[in-house]
Amino acid sequence: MSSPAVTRRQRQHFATIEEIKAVARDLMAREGTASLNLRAVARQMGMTPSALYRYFPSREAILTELIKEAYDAVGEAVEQALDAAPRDRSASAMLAGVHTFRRWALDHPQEYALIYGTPVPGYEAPADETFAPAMRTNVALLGELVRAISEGMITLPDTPLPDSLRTAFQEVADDDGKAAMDLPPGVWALACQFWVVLFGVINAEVFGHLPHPLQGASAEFFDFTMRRAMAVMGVHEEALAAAVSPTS
Amino acid sequence: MSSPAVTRRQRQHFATIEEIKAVARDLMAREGTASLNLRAVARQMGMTPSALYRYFPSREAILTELIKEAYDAVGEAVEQALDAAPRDRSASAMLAGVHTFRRWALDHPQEYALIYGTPVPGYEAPADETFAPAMRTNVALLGELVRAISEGMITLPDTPLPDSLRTAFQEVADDDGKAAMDLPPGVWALACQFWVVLFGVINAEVFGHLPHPLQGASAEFFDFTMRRAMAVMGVHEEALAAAVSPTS
DNA sequence: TGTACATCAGTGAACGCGCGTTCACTGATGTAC
DNA sequence: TGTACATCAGTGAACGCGCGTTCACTGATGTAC
Repeated sequence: MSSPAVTRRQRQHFATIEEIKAVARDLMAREGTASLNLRAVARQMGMTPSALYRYFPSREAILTELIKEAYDAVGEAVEQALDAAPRDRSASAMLAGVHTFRRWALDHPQEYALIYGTPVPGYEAPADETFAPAMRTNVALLGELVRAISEGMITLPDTPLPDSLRTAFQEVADDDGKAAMDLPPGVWALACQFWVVLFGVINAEVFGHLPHPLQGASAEFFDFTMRRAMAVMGVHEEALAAAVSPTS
Repeated sequence: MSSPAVTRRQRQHFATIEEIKAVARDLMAREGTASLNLRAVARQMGMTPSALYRYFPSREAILTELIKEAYDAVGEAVEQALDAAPRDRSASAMLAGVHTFRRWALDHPQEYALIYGTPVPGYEAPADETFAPAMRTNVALLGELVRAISEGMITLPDTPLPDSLRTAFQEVADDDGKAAMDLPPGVWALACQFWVVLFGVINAEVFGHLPHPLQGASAEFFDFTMRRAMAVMGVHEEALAAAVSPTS
């Protein structure tokens, strides 16, 4: 057992795995489709298709890995944006987070489609594997929301939740005990609505469902819409006025 | 020329075309995929695949037709909902419209994916053919928005549009001269934001991106979210309070 | 009312293609003594 | 330091499958005189 924890062979093996995923991502981007073609990947790598089976048991396994990594990539980008942003009493950090989300989606439309678009036909991602990475972005943004609340930047709206919704959000809150952020249902309601708007603008833009003239000013439209969404959530005007929108 | 405008043969031909589309829709729904398999359609109809070419020149032609009809189906459903709703000084009609939109999406997830989801790989719908039907739902909802404004149910928010956005929306308004509804940029901004929220909630629900516990109360969440979105648009509280949500 | 012809619906076989996956194999890379 | 063996990477051929589309064809349905 004097051999190093990771042998040269293992390192090469690992490197090839990474290359396979990179090539797969690249092909998806170049072909403009969120599907995965094993033979094309092998071709691109100068390999026989069968050689891929040294590294993955099946096509599905590669897909699953790509999905996990896509979630992780957005998640990390958003986390970094939040970390780099000033954690002051403004909405700057939140804006930085969502703008980064948007940028990633526009820069990686196929990967975005893979995780947030129409489900890939004939394939269901194993929930136990993809759940955690899928939550990463949400957790990051939620964290900033919590900070904003605790800093007093937000006045929760007093419109009462309908009963059925309140219990549903209560359940969401309970489910989330594991994620260790103990939020009241009202906050969850806000978070979900904010999420839905975010999701809506980005989907509309990535999938081309915005009016054409808007596409020249889509960053501004996004910023404008997110600021309005925050205002609805009860973010104070000063916090919004003081917030700097990232220029990207 | 004493033959009737439409002969029996032509009627049968037309009926078969309709059957092909119906079977294609049915298969999409049953297979749970927004793609189209010619051989499967032929199989289902008890025909040879080649026979389909008597009715359509290619697979793409069928897809295009399905897309147009899907747009038309939602459009018509929304129009009817608006027509059936009371055109009073409440948001009832608008709520009826968007609830109908949601219902249609949930009832026809594959058709919804076909027109509003990730674009089908390797296929681009011919814009000149699909544009008009694609606008139908938007035009219907926009009409109700215009009515609401003219009835004084809405106070347009006074937050100024950033310059770049204003010119972009001005362009949208100009483009729209053909559609014969002459709206100021500010209204277009509202409409787009409303659309984006609508789009976001429905996408999230259809594609399964809402927290699980919410799925039991998703109609309420939808209603709640749309009402909030309307409030942001400046719809008066009385109009919202007086509005009856459809029970579906 | 009957016959000759044109039109159309649908068949069946085939083409060419590309896919994911398997399997027995050849060499190269590493390991043990 | 050298030899014998095990492990692994990658090959090449093949399997079975299904797809969209073509083409020459057979019958049935309609039309003209």
